[in-house]
Amino acid sequence: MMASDVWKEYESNEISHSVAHHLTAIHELMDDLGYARVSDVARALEITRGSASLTLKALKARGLVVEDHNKFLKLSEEGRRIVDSILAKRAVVRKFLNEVLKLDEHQAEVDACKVEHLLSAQTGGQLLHFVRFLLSDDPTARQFLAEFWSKLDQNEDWQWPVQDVDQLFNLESR
Amino acid sequence: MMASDVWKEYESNEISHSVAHHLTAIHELMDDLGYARVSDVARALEITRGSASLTLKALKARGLVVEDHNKFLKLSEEGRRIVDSILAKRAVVRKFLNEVLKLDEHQAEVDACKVEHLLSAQTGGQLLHFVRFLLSDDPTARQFLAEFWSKLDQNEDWQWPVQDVDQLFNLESR
DNA sequence: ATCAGTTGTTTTATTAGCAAAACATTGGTT
DNA sequence: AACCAATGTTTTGCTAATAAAACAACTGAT
Repeated sequence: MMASDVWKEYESNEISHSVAHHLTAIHELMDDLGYARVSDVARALEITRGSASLTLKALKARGLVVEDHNKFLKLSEEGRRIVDSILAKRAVVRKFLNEVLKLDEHQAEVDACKVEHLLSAQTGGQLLHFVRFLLSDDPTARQFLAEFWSKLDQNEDWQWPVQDVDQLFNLESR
Repeated sequence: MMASDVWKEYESNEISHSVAHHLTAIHELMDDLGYARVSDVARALEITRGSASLTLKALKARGLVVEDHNKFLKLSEEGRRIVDSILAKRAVVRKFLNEVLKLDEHQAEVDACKVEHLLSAQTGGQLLHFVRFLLSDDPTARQFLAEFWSKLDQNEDWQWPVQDVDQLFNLESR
């Protein structure tokens, strides 16, 4: 019947979208400004200082963020590991959507951002292999991409959403 | 600086994970049982009847679900369109993860489920084209996949998460 | 007819994530 | 010293999505 166990894993995800962006905000602020305080995170995410304060308090309690003697934030070891994996997934997905599937940069950015914290490490890793090979100078990969893109141009008029899911892969396009 | 406008689009998504699964549950129950009541949805999703009742009330108010004279639920036209697009995205992503990236079925199922309602229609459509061509009997596609998979076997020992995002592709940074 | 089981709703409570507003602290200017 | 701006926290309230429990209504078997 339904895979109830599967769909519930969504909520059981330890890293929410909000948490992912609080953490990456700290990471980028450290790069850009050299420091990250509650207010800087709030500004970066365009939320109130109050909201950021509460969320970051929870992240300190979870050990993902540590606070300086003078209210300066930084990522813990674990927090940094999480940010690394999130940014890697985001980069891979964005690259795939933009440079392979030829979606415009904004769309690729948005979809990658929505998805980055949800993908498993396995998926991230395999996708990285895939995209790397696909965009390498391997002649087979080049030829494959060239053919795919030329077919894409012919399909400019394709219809989505699709009516009949069962026939998604049964036939040729249109 | 930070793309605050981008990350906030996550919450602005009209279809939450919960809503997506309430709707698809109705769809699958209609297929499997021929009908769908509040209790059936609750059972399928393994939540209480009370929770399902409240969520489904909201979906009726939003016009995605309509109720029979005797409490039997079905999808509205718009509800069906949404379910179609969600199921299509889920199928495409699952197929890509499982049959191309060679992730095991459970992992593919879980990741597809997490992501299905978040992908844009463009991404869904382009990914469909891509996977279709990739898994077609086009010789270039066959050869490409064969080479990719053979490389995969050599790479059994790869490390993820990745330490240095900037060198994911040996090239530029973000 | 009664009693048990199923169904649907409502109420109360919880959690995550936000806003808004009040408040306290600090640092620099004058 | 007095003031002002920036910063951080707390409190209150909101929404979505859940659980739990109380309640009402219908169904069916005996």
